[in-house]
Amino acid sequence: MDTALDRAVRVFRERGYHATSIGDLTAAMRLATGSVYKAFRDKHAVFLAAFERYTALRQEQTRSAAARGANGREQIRNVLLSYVEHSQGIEGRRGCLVVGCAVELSAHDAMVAARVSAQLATNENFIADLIRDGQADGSIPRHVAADGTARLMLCITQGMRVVGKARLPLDGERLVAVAMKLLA
Amino acid sequence: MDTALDRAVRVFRERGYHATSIGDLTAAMRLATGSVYKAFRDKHAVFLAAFERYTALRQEQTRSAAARGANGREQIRNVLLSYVEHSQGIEGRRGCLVVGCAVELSAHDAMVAARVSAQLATNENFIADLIRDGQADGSIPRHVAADGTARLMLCITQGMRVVGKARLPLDGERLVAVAMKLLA
DNA sequence: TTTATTCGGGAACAATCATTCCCTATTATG
DNA sequence: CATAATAGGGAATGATTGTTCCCGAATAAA
Repeated sequence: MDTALDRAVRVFRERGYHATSIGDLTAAMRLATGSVYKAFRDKHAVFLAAFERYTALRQEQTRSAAARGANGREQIRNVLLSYVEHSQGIEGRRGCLVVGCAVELSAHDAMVAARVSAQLATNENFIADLIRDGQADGSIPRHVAADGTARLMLCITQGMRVVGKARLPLDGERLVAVAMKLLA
Repeated sequence: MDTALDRAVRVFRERGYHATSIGDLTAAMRLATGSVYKAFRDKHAVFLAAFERYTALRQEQTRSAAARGANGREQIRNVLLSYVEHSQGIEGRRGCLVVGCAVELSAHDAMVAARVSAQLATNENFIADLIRDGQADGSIPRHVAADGTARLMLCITQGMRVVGKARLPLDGERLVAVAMKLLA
């Protein structure tokens, strides 16, 4: 079932919610219509499950990227680089479910909207904590405003996903080098 | 007809392409089904016209915001502030058609994809030019990398629209103050 | 072995969609 | 004045949508 859900995630990322029909879903998940409706109440429930699976996976990827850094500054650098990676190429063209939800569903679907803003808040807090960690370990100056900088970095990461989905090359090293000036 | 198109823009911004039915469109544009199909070949053509109208309007708004600045640095500051304004509140919740297209259509609609990336490139070039202007007038240091910084600022602006659509408050002054460190 | 029970599959259904067709005013043309 | 042409309106249409219902096979229980 989890592997079927992974395939659902992929379809929703590529096509969005409304453009994905039950037919697309059953084809991708390799299940018959009846089987899908036996496992989930309706299309919306499939989507919610896919969304949760996607955010869990992404969160783990981001955190493990951060963990590869020796101090706060390097950890943030790794997080940004990881976002660039995931926003480019095939993975980037597939897109981000969080961004997709924010844009396509957030306005008319309260349940999804709540999860999206919760996820964004989590991401922002994670970055803010890394900044404070960096200030504690001396790799980031004290005068950097953790909250404001974290919010701007949230915009940067979400923006990368939009730009990447539009197929513009991101040039990771250069982009991240510029962004790191925010920690000076 | 232009006022009808303005109303179409609004619906597409709020609901996206696929979630907007011809019924929604005719109701918003205050035209009957037949009239819409007499003016446009199909739904896709309505959308393309709406998209073009939207980008023209936004471009003008952004450029006039820039024009209110006395030098390159202030012009960029005004552009960023203008983006924050438009990404917040009612206008922010309505969303950006360019971001919406990039996320919802870009993958499966070559015509839209081309226009989206052209528009993003235009925005990026505009910022890059402002940076170079600032370097010429002395308000921005020479060592700032115009292209890399412009691309990052493109990510920032598009990211603001995503975050704003998700209803997170942006706190413009603070956010822009942090972003201006990129021009130090 | 026989009988329940579960599980996946797919036809059938009503609703909604984008689109076409035709009708009726209104304006322009002769 | 008569008539051609245009523009707008809305019912009809066929395709597609999400959802439900029921069937058959496989497994568990008796």
